[in-house]
Amino acid sequence: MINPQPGAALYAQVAAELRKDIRSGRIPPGKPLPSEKTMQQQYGVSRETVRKAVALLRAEGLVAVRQGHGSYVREQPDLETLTPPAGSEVTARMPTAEERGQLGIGEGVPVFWIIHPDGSARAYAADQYSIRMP
Amino acid sequence: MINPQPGAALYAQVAAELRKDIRSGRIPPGKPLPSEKTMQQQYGVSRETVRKAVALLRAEGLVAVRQGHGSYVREQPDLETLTPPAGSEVTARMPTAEERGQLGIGEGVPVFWIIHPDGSARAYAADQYSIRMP
DNA sequence: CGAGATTTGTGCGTATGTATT
DNA sequence: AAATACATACGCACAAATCTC
Repeated sequence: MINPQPGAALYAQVAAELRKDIRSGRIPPGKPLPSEKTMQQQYGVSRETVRKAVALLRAEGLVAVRQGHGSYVREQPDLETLTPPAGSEVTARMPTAEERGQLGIGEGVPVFWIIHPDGSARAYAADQYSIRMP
Repeated sequence: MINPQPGAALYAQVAAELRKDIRSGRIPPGKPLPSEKTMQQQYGVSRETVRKAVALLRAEGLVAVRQGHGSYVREQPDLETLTPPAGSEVTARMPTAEERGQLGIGEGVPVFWIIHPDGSARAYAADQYSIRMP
């Protein structure tokens, strides 16, 4: 049960609890969080408050949700290494709606935006690639 | 007014309208979106639906919200250029809750995580820095 | 194959709090 | 002080996806 602390939103406190459970390994990667109904009872809050808490973790890329199934701690796959050509510029941002659809990018996952010296550019999902400096 | 399309959530359709207005320049960087109340009337939806639409744009880093003030199209500041030392590895991810507080990172803004050859690492807000390949 | 149970998604309503002007 | 605008929290109902029997 959550004892509401002044100055912090209820859902933020629930999110903090869940984050703690994830970081400590009590809920390891690939494993589900409790169901929304269970968390409601566990923390003594409404469903919307639970959902907002989970939404925070989703935006952080910490949790992935499948409708009708559950909310799972995201696993970190091995990253493929990129080394863009000299003179390239690399930025990072959240994907556009189109990029998320086309590249199948999950919530809370940014993209690398690699601009080549010739001006061409491409997006790479940051949960699949890393950049190596030559 | 939104004519609900089957297969797409109402709030996603509202978000698409706003995205279009932003990309077309009809609502330029630094300028506010209509207020929630106005959008409710404009699109004929509930306040929660409007808020969910705006939440999408916030998660995309497209819009920044100030309580009691309004929702503004985010401006893109000039980026400072980094060139990590040879052998460094650069990843990108959403900031942790702590990093967001410490570094003053806004919603929908990822961080570069630069791991130096000696193993030390630091986060850089991706709306303030870019990486240049040597 | 279907039926039902479980779980997350969407949409609306209401009330109150907090920040800014 | 008042008005405006966004934030939090609860409630309800139904939809959609998934799983089990």
